[in-house]
Amino acid sequence: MQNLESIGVKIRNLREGADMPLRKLAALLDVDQSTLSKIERDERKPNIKMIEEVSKIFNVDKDELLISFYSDIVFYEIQDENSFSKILQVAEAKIQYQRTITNKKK
Amino acid sequence: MQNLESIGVKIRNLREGADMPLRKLAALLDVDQSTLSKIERDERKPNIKMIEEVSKIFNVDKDELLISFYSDIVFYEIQDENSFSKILQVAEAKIQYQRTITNKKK
DNA sequence: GTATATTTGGACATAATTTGTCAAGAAATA
DNA sequence: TATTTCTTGACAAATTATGTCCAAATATAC
Repeated sequence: MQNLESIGVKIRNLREGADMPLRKLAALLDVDQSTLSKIERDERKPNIKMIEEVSKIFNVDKDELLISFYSDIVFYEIQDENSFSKILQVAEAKIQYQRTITNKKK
Repeated sequence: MQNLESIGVKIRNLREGADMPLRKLAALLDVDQSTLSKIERDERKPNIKMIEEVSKIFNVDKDELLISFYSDIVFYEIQDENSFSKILQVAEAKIQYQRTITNKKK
């Protein structure tokens, strides 16, 4: 089964699971605690560097976090579109097609 | 079979199919011709209003254009990610899940 | 070839969005 | 109640998007 948590909720869960105060994780990630608070409540996005740090600090798979991160972005981009399913299908085909092109080139 | 053209290429094809100069379509869409030129070559994105106008002018399905438009956006967002397929799958599940929530609420 | 029409490119200003910071207030805990 | 933790909103700075102009490049017509 899939994990549908947002990247923010994931980070909060990891942090609370380790009994770490927000303030401390913010320091480790080198951001203001208000920024981290907003990230955990999905008011802001983390950046890739933060995600890498989080994966190291809590020793979790970076890819899993990245999937959560990027799927959030896609989610916000097209959540209100009726044809969301078709959009994703076409997007995937476009990426796959591009890869066939760029592989041929080298 | 799917249509993998970018929204820009789609617009250009429609315009050329109608033998209409870029300058004229730009006027109809109320944008600078250099802006339309960039849109047709995928250097910029059109906005939704332009897409609606294009669908009216050339009498094509608006949804088809919107799918092209949004899949471009998703494409650029995640084209370099190895787990792109998984990302899209999770994004779709998130949208579907959200819809079950919001339907229950009313 | 020259002239004309069409398209492209780049510089620039303005607007919108994102990102980072701070400090005070609210909530939770001791 | 006192202390720690978290949230909120306001603000400035940085980044990105958008719109405009005009000259250069390209294509087409004469």
